[in-house]
This record gives sequence, C-alpha cells and structure tokens, in this order.
Amino acid sequence: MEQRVGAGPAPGPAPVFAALGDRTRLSLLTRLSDGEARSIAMLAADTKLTRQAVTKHLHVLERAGLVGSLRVGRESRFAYRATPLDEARAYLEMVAAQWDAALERLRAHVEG
Amino acid sequence: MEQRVGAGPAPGPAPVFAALGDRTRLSLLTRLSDGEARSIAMLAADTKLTRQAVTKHLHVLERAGLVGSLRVGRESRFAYRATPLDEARAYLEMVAAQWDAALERLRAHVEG
DNA sequence: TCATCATGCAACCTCCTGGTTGCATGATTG
DNA sequence: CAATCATGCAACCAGGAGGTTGCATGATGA
Repeated sequence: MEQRVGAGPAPGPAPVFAALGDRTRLSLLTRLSDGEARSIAMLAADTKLTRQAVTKHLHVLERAGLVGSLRVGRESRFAYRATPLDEARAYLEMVAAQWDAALERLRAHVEG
Repeated sequence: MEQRVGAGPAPGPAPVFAALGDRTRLSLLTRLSDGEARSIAMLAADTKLTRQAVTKHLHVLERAGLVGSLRVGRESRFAYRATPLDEARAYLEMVAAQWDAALERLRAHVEG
C-alpha cells in the first residue's frame, strides 16, 4: 500500500543516498549487512568515535529505514534492513538505463 | 591506473552518495542522464531556485565526478558522466550480496 | 560600439551535521 | 542493596550546505 503518514511529495531515494553519504555510516551499514544485530557499544567498540557519535549515525540510518532497532534488556540492538536500499538501486538502474539508451541512439545515428 | 593525486585513504563511494543525497541534484542528474549537454541557464530555467544555487549544485556533482563541464563561448555546458555511478552501484551490489548470503545461511540453518 | 546575455565571484545568512562532554536513568550482577 | 554497564538526553561548538543578493567580466549581436 506504500502508506507514508507524513503526506506530501514523495521523498524519493534522496534521503537514502544522503544517509549513505558518510563513511562512518557506510562502514556501520556494511558491518550490519551480515544480518547480525549488534548493540551500540559493540558497534562503537572498533571505531575511533564516541559512543554518542555512533548513536547519532545509527539514528540517521534508522530514519532512512536502512536499519531497525530493538531494545533488549539494557542494550538496544540495531539490525540491517534491505528495503530502502532496493529503492536506491532502482534509481541507479533507472539513470543507467536512460544513459545506455542515449548511447544506443548515438551509435545508431553515427552508423547511419 | 586509478591514480588519485591527493594520496591518502581511498574515499570510496561515500562522496558519490553524498552528492546524490539531494533532491535538486538528483533531478539535475536525471535530466542530464539523457546524454545532452546543457548550459547553466538552461538547467536553472525549469527550477524554482536561483541560477547561482543551481551552479553550486552542479559544482558539487562535478566534484563527485558525476558530471563534466565544458566552456563553449559565453556559456558553460554540463554533461553526465557515468563512471562514479558504477562505483556506487558496485557498493550497493556488495551490500546486497552479503545480505543475500546471510539469508541463505539462515535458511540452511533453519532447514537443518 | 553598446546593450544584452551567461557566467563567475564574493559576502552574508540560517540551519543542519558531525563530534564532543557531562550527567541522569534503567538493567544486571555479585 | 551497591557497583557497574549500556543507554538516553541535553548543551555546546565549529564548520559546511543550501540559498540569496549584488556586482564584475567576457561573449554576442544589432
């Protein structure tokens, strides 16, 4: 049904790309993409940043829908979500397809 | 040879994603992906933004390597470049592949 | 040559971002 | 219960992003 509560113009893939546009977040997402849920402390452990900095990044990823969080006891675990990334992939495919079509038209024109 | 003059850690796809993480830029790129080179004024025409705002966005896209510029007489034309987008696609494929592998391991485990 | 057009450059503004520190709070465990 | 651990929350900060306005400059065309 593709609901979207906020109502308004469809955001499109831009927010997802924006979330991906940071090395730290990209690294966090890459690590999470193995399917394992991890606590904030665990994710912050092998980083040079503060736990709070990592927390902020995780929230950005969560707002973009790329990860989900679940409170377990005293820790909150974050896990990878695949869906929004597919939207991003679809956009790139779209642009690439349009570009390929342009190339094909050019080829056809040159070859007469 | 993949040179990169600045020397230092490989930037990776993050800057490309960052450049894509804005609706205006996404729109500009989509329009340019038909292969046609366009002047700044032409690109700014069907936008509600100022010409200078559009200029800034174009420079961001250019720094990310997603477009190239060429001065022709009194106007400078911007044209789509496909290469960095392939890098972005490669990253998404990588994450997706890792995710799929995780799902497969899970399935195998559940099914005994 | 002169008016016009497309840009470039610079200053300025506001808001968001990435990071930090300090402290409060809810679980865990001995 | 007390010490500890994992988080959450808030304040604060520097710098960058996105936008605007104003003005200078190089090309065009009548």
